[in-house]
Amino acid sequence: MIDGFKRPKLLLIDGNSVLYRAFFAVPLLSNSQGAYTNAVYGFAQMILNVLNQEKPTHIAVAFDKGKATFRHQIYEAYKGKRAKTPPELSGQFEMARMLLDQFRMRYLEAEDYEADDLIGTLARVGEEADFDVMIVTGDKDLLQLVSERVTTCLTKKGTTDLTRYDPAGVRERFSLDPLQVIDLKGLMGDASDNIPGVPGVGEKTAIKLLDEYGSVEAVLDHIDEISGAKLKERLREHCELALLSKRLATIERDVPLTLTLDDLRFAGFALEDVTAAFRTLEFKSLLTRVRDWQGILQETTQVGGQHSLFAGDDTLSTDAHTYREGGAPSAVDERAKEIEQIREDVRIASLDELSEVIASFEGPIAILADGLRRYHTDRLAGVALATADRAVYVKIMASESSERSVSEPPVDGMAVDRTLDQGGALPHRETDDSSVGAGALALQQNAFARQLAPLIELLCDETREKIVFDAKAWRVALHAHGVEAASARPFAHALDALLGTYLLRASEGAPELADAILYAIPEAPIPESLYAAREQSGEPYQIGLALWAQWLSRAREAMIEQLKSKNLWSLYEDVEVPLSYVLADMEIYGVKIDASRLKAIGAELAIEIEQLTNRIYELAGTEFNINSTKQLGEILFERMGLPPVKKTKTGYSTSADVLEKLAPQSEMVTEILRYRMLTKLQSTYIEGLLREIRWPSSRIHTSFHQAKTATGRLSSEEPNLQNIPIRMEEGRRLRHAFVPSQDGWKMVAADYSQVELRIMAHLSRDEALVDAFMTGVDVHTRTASQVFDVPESEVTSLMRRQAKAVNFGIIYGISDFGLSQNLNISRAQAGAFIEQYFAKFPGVRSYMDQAVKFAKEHGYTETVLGRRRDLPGIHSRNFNERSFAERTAMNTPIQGTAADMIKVAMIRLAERLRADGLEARMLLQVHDELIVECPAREVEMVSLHMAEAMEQAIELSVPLRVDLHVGDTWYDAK
DNA sequence: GCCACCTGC
DNA sequence: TCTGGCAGGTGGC
Repeated sequence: MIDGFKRPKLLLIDGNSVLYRAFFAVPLLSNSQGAYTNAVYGFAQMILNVLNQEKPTHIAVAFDKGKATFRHQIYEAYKGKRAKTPPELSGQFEMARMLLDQFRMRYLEAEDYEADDLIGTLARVGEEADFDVMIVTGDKDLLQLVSERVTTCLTKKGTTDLTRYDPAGVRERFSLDPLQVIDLKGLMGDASDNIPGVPGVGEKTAIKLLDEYGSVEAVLDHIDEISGAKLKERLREHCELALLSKRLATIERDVPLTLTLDDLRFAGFALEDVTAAFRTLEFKSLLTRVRDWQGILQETTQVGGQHSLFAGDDTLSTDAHTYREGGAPSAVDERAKEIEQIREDVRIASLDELSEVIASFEGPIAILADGLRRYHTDRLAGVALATADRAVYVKIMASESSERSVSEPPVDGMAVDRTLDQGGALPHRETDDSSVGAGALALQQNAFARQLAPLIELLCDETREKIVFDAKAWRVALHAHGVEAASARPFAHALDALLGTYLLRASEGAPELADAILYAIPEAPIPESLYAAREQSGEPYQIGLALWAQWLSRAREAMIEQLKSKNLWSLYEDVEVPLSYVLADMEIYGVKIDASRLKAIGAELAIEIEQLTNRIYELAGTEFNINSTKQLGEILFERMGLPPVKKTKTGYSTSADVLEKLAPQSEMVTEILRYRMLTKLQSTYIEGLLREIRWPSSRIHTSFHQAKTATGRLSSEEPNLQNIPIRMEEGRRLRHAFVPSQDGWKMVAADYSQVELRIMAHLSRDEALVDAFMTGVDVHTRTASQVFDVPESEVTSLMRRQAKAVNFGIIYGISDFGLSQNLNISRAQAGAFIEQYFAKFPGVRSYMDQAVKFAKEHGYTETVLGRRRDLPGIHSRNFNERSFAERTAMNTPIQGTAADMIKVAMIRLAERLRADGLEARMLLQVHDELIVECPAREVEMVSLHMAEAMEQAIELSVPLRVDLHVGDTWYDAK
């Protein structure tokens, strides 16, 4: 890769051909249900191999439609002699499609065309868009498509061995140019397809003729020159047949398509989807193989938590089922009845009607997605659309959608793939329903992108007032469905009720849809009918969702008013909404993981864990479950008689701080501490992260929650990439597995230095603290010097460590008890430290007092950017509750302002990276740190941007400092 | 589904 | 009175 640009690779699989080959190559297997699976097995094997070796970025699998094609119109006997599909095979086509669904690969077939023609067309389109194209088939005909950019791989014997043909390969094997393969067939025919050819002309004669003249037409033009009277005669007599045969053998490369290359984007599959499919098919060896790839060390056992494509419905129906089993409480029946009554008010429409449904609405419209609980992978099941007076649910997963061809004109708001901008647009033709079959393409899977076009257009239409709930989920999910919005900021003009409600009530955690509605319209009848609908599956749920959308549409004005009246509008519009775009991009892009590195560390850990386990059993004199705190407590405090330092509600505490106190007395306790550390790494980080890697991209895509924490921070889940170990070297090593996604790229990490203390200095205006930051001394050393009343040069490392704990304690609203626990010193000693601190930093004490006073007066606390957190407990008569609220009043402005600051920095950084046309991509945010990957040549520029965006994010009365680190892995960026 | 525990900032 | 803020994931029960 000279220029660092990786050309996208389009993989085209000839589904019918490969399944046929596999059927005859693999012994006839059947699963325990008696269904034959051998062809699907071979097919799956081939897919795994090709993914592994080729790493395609785009994939399509083409199938024959099994009916008459245009070839039958020109030659009735076409494929006339072909044997019927064996019954043992025919059932496997559907299985193969199901498997492709799980792989999240697009497959397609067309009314009037064979799989060959679809492949021919897509290969041309791919080639024109400067893709590398690879075709997998068992059919030599497809060799005619081979070119500089297109290779054709023929299955050998089995299905796993592929012979790859480039132009030179074709010439070597057949002494022909790829395109002459057609002429070859024109002359010699093809018995299997019942293509006649010229009687008496076989491969050798045909090749000789083509060698000399080049094509069928040229041969016929020069019949007179041909030696051999018999051959001459035959060619004369059958020249029509030769031309017809050539035509039959010619792959059509202009099939009208309604999809774009972008629709074929392959982003990898979810391990659990594919393993579930393999489990159903009982492909045990493939199960092991696909797990090995991902480095899964142990079998995933969470069957109950298994993820379904229809996650929403699935969960709901399971619940409903449990209800019925549990004796069907009559409340549920009554709610069902209630739903029945409101059913008339809601229309359920099919996807075909989407455009017309959208057109029928006027005024502010609410748009709700159904089925996006895990939006990286879930399929959009439907969408609810509503205005104040009307509600419609449009089904998207309806099975009938695949039966009909759909063709929509291109939509302005819809994006065209980057590659298509370069001239690779797919042929496009409007087709009305009466002419279905006249060449329109029926997309089996990614009808979505095209069919959703009216919805995307609506979402991107700046002239339409809208309200949605979690626009980021929409963006990530639409991307996964192969839809990109062309507008840089689609949804920007749509009110995002998730973010709006969060700003209004951050203290209560992530708002649900009902919270958003109820906060704006307290009298909305959510508790009865709408919650009831949610407990049902299928249609009742759809009706419920549509009614929620209706209420949400009515909530729009009120929510905007409330945001404005609380001065939250700017935070909403200038921070949270722009940030949601940045986060969506980060989530979609993901971070590359070196799975083998992770596995290698896991293997080392496994060995030591095994040794530790045995040693612990030996020291305990018995085997027990070390992971069970109950059993461990009994061993330590009863059997071995160690002093129980602390108790929990349920028994002895065995937490690390307790064990650390006991360690000097007992070798076993030391071993247990190490065991705990290593098993934590193994289960949470090695196994947990491996489970989350997507194949074959080898990336992890986390979800950042933007509307969850009480302070305004982000959180990260599935997996959490904000708590990857760093303190202990054993855990820190894991960061070696976080690598740049391209060769020659670097990881750049930038973290704020002492950001919370700087914010405290700003808020308190404490002279000594401000001075410490203005002069750039080490703040913990300065604190130690003050608290312990010694010159800075005489501060010992112990004093600095203790001062650091005091600093953190102050931020969190410390007590002498807490500090004493933390530093393992007496309470009196801790109390003296705190007193001394406040004596030396009096501004800090007065800030703390003022923060509590503000909270008591207003009932909430706020950050520099006006982010609010309600503190109802501030007036509580319960000491604990009140104290907690007071500590929160002191801490939240600090932690929350730090959150505001890095959010602004992220938005600015994203803008600058884009404005400068840099390839650098933001990968992660870890509260006070940003991690970016970029080509080595961009490191300097990116570092400057990061430092500047972060340091200038919010102007404080003390300077902000950012530390920058560059490395080949996250570990090295330290 | 809660608890205890451990990881991060 | 009973003890420092904010998170997410795992395993046991």
